Amino acid sequence: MTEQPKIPRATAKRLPIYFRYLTFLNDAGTERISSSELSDAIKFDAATIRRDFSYFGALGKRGYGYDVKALLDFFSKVLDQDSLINVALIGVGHLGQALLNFNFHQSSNMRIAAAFDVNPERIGHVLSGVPIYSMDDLQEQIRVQRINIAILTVPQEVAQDITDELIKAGIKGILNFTPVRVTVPAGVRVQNVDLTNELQTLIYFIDNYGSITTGN
Amino acid sequence: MTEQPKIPRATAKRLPIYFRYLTFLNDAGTERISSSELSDAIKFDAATIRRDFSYFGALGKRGYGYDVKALLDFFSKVLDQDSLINVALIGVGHLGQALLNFNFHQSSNMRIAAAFDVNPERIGHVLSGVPIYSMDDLQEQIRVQRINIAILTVPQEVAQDITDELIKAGIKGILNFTPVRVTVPAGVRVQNVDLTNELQTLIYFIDNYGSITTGN
DNA sequence: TAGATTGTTAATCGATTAACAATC
DNA sequence: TAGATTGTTAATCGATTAACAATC
Repeated sequence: MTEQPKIPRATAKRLPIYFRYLTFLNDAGTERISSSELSDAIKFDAATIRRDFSYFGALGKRGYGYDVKALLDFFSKVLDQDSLINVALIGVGHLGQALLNFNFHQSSNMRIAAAFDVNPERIGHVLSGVPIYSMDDLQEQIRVQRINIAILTVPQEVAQDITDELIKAGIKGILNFTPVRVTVPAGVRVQNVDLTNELQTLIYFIDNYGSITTGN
Repeated sequence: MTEQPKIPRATAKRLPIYFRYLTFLNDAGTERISSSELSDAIKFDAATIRRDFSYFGALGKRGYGYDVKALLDFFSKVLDQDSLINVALIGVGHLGQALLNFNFHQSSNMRIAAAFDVNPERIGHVLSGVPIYSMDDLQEQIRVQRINIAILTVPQEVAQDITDELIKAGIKGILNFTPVRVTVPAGVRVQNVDLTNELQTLIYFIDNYGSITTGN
């Protein structure tokens, strides 16, 4: 629902990182920054950074660099930081509870507005300021609260079934912490966060490559 | 420390996913599988899967597919599943505790063998079977237990300092849950898991692209 | 042999980066 | 003007995928 025609995926993935570091710089009172200084801090090639920015137009000044405040304001708009995005958490186990506590809202425009679980002992309580509903209320709450993003931290056995329910409720994006590669219709986006996988890949790289800094 | 000359990074990242699904198939008693069936389950293109496998040699039979057990055994060796890998957890906050509870060991050859924290109330206790040490014991424990992978779940303010300590202790791989892009010397690999970032990217894609399944 | 599916070639696509003219 | 750094061109690199001959 924002501007610009087509930003490459790789660039889009870096936007939140630019945004966060610019916020940090601005808070610290830094007024200007060059692509090479940015490169040192966030570890992307300076040319990649300039190329990324240039997809949005000419944001810098030659011979000077970028104005931190102006750039921050710009990316703030690109990432729609003015509106608050409500997110649902599905499954309040250990990981779910840690995420409830995570406070996304402090460093972004997102917050977990509702959590769902099947355990009667949890339902009805409020954890880290978030009400925990029964899975039976999923459809209704998601519609009422106009949520279209869900974080999935349920046992893998029920991952696909619950995903189907989420789709039915109108969810458009799922941050999937289960190891199951869930099936979703076109128009729904799944982002997998597979912790076992990350660790295993890390180990494989260390054992088989010289390995340098990288990652995400 | 294993075989094969140079597997592309993209392929290496998929290996744990192949391994896990083959384990699942084998447990279910499935004896053979084709690349297109695999493709349906784990959502990688069938040609990509065949290409990935072929880096390791001719593992399949034309006109038949792949023998599940043989393939599983093979990848088990590639991923060195026979040896147990000890991992350290640095920072036993909410997220750290959730990871302690995560039980990587159940679905892989990894386990958290030691946790570290600065909070005196936590030090000396055992959580989910893992002893919690003082940060003062970091160097010693990591050496004694021959750990070379660390999971970093500390406040971002101390992320770089603690990373430096980890390097000094001989850590070669860091799974970094902090938003800080830590600096490490060549030969050390960092894998960033940035939850705020993942969510923000997901939202950006949903708002700006039609969005299809993807992720990781 | 007929049918199926691999392994691989070749084309395509997307992302990164060196290099430098443009210009503040 | 002299110095610095952008924005962009062009080359390179890496990953994906269609297509099909090889072969079980």
